[in-house]
Amino acid sequence: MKSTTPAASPAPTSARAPRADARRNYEALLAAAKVVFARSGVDAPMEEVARRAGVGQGTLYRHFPTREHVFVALLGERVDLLDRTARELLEAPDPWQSLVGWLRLYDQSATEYRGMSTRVAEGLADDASPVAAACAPMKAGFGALFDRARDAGVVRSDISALQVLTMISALPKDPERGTTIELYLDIVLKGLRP
Amino acid sequence: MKSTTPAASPAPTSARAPRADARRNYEALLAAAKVVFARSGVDAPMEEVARRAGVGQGTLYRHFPTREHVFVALLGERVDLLDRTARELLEAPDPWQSLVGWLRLYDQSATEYRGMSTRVAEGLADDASPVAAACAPMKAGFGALFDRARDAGVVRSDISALQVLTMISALPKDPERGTTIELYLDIVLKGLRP
DNA sequence: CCACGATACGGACACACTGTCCGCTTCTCG
DNA sequence: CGAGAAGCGGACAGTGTGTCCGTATCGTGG
Repeated sequence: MKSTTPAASPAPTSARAPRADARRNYEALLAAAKVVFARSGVDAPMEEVARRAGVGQGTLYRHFPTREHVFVALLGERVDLLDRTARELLEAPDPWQSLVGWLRLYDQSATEYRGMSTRVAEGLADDASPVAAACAPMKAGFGALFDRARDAGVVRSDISALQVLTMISALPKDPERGTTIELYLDIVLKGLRP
Repeated sequence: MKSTTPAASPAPTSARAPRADARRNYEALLAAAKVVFARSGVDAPMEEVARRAGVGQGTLYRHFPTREHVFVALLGERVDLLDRTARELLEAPDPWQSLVGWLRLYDQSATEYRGMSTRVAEGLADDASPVAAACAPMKAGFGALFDRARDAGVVRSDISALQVLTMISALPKDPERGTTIELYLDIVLKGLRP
């Protein structure tokens, strides 16, 4: 189950440098996916991504075996930002405000592509999903933020950080703007107080 | 857009009595859909429904032009129950407890088939959807219940009944039992207080 | 009771999308 | 430069949806 690599080198990053054209196509696919997913949501036909990138389907599927892999690659950037922000907010004085601030950002990130937050919610629930792996740093970052808030007694203690994320991810989106409706977020936040 | 009926009779129910075999097949399809949707969720292949009902695909699609139509037909029963219950609860003394009781029932209903509540949530947001039409009585029933609670000052007044339903429908489900996780419901309910 | 027109049946079909396979091209390194 | 590895691309098989139309069945009027 480890892929067909001969299992030899325990090398840190890659077995060997990828060929120039391979790297180029990889980048093109990623850029194309960004555009297509942004316009048509994360369920857009893969074939459109390949066409836009100017490569064949075979190429697409070699670089990204499933749609989920594409999604995860795009997710990566967002996760990085969220993780960094979590660290910063950990320094901020008010634990509750930090929590709220992060969640708002999370919310904006999750609406970049239509259908994205649904996928994330599914991924969070399933450890085997590649999405779960991609979200790990973010989960950790938010976990710290959340623990601090809980220790400070500003959120109820019968819910886990992961559950909060799951819940927020599932909130309905405004079909126009794509953002989570502010009111819904408010209600959940209010419900999180002890 | 009214179907191909000649527009003549403003008859109360149907233009003409359906043929015996047609009615029989309709029932068979509905029964089959119940089983299939219960086992495989509302995204199960339509072809399976047809096969289980012992009819051809053509027959299925004539009775139910889209998957959504099947779904709506099954939804009908649930909507009836919820509407009736809403009326009963309107008599109960405590407006808040009535509201909570109804929402719990709503929640259970929405978990009968996997993926059902997501569809309902989508349908509620889109007036053109057949789901919206099917849900109308239920919406009305809950609306009354909700208005009473709001008038009594036990829920915040900046949210509409429809928004509450939308929000509840979107709550994540326990993948094991299929029910909404109690904790999530609690949080939203708490957030609804004024 | 039968024949005929309306009604409904069913499966083949056209279409869309996913993911795989393999003959051919292009890169890279000695 | 020229092998051989690495990568490409599009044809293809598989799955599912919804349509179309020749054929069978119903039910009614003669």
